[in-house]
Amino acid sequence: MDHHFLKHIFKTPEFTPEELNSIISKFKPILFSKNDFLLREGQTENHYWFIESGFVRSYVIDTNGNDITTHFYAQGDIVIDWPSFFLRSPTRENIQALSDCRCWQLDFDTFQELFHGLQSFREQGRTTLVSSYFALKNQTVSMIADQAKTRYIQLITHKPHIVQNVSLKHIATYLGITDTSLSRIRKEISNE
Amino acid sequence: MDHHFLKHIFKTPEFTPEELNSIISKFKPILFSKNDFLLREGQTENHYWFIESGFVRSYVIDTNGNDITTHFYAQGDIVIDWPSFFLRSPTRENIQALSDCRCWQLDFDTFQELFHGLQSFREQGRTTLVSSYFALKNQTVSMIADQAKTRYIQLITHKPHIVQNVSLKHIATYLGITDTSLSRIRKEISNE
DNA sequence: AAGAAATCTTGTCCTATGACAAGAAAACTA
DNA sequence: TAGTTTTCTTGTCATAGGACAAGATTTCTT
Repeated sequence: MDHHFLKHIFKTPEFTPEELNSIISKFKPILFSKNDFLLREGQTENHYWFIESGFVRSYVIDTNGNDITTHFYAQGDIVIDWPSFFLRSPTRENIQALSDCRCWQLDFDTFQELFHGLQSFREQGRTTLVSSYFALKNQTVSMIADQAKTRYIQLITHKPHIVQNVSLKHIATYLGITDTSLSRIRKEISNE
Repeated sequence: MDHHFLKHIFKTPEFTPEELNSIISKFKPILFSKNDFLLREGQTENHYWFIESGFVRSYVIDTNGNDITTHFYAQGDIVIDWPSFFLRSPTRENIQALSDCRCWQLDFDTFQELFHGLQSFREQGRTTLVSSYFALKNQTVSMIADQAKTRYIQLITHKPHIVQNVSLKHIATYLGITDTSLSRIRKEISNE
């Protein structure tokens, strides 16, 4: 287990070698094929995953029936619907593999064991959730304060691997615009 | 302590009477006057509060220097900047009393004690954070999917006390529009 | 490789909302 | 209570981005 992928996620010195082994042994490897659903609207999420390779997208269907991308996930990211997983409630989100993926899976009961049993695991879990909250807040403020072009440039800058691997229409809904507008923004940028 | 306000926040059966007393005794009452800052940009938040009475607003200053309301808080709400409090990092937010307020305050170290010491407190804390995340996610999706008018109607419907107690310009930035536009939306609605 | 399907670009026209400015109304303040 | 400041409304004009439709391009299928 020396070069286990999860050692990039759970690191010393926050975790002792014993804690590390105990945590990592609880995760199950799992493969998803392109277009597989990790979660579908109406289900209650009973697992979460860390991505070792591949790309994943989550989206909701809005009141007008439009598909709106809420998040992209790539290597090292945690794939989880926080509210569904922790409030044990049906989700509004769909989570789908955009490519073949190799993931590591943990179920709710095992999570609870680790969370209540290990202070270090608890602290890391809290930190991960709070970081997601922070990112979401920034996204919301950017949606209010910035123009679509600015948001797109920030996405290219901070997550180039997403822009390179995901279709234009999904990126567009993530940015809160239509595919048509994003296409025009791209053109504008390439003309600069 | 029989009619203590915090008993509306921490309730049986999730908490035993002993846990309740132990938790509640850790909170300190504190008063804020209108316009007082609970937190200012650049500071690291070392407390959080539950509001017994009054109204509070949080806002950020965006890249163009505009004041953007990120949240309104009223009776029973928890006032906290999650990332600053848990990541122990300087905040981007300003949190200011919109009226005189009576609050109950807990500091970070005491929080940690309770969090790691009491499973029930831990579960409730996690639930509160996840619920905030959920609300923020809905707000973000609404910002993409819905027109400003729809967002305003939802705010009136779900939080009438906010609309009745907060100035138009703050509500406008919260909805992601200008005060001018919100004034027109109001007129439109009253003409229906 | 040929056809079908999905994706991306481009054109035309339209609408929600912004920018700015000037009053009106309400809320402070001395 | 008069004066000042802040808040809210309304008008005019401008613009980012949407709606719809037609091609062009790329990607899947068989």
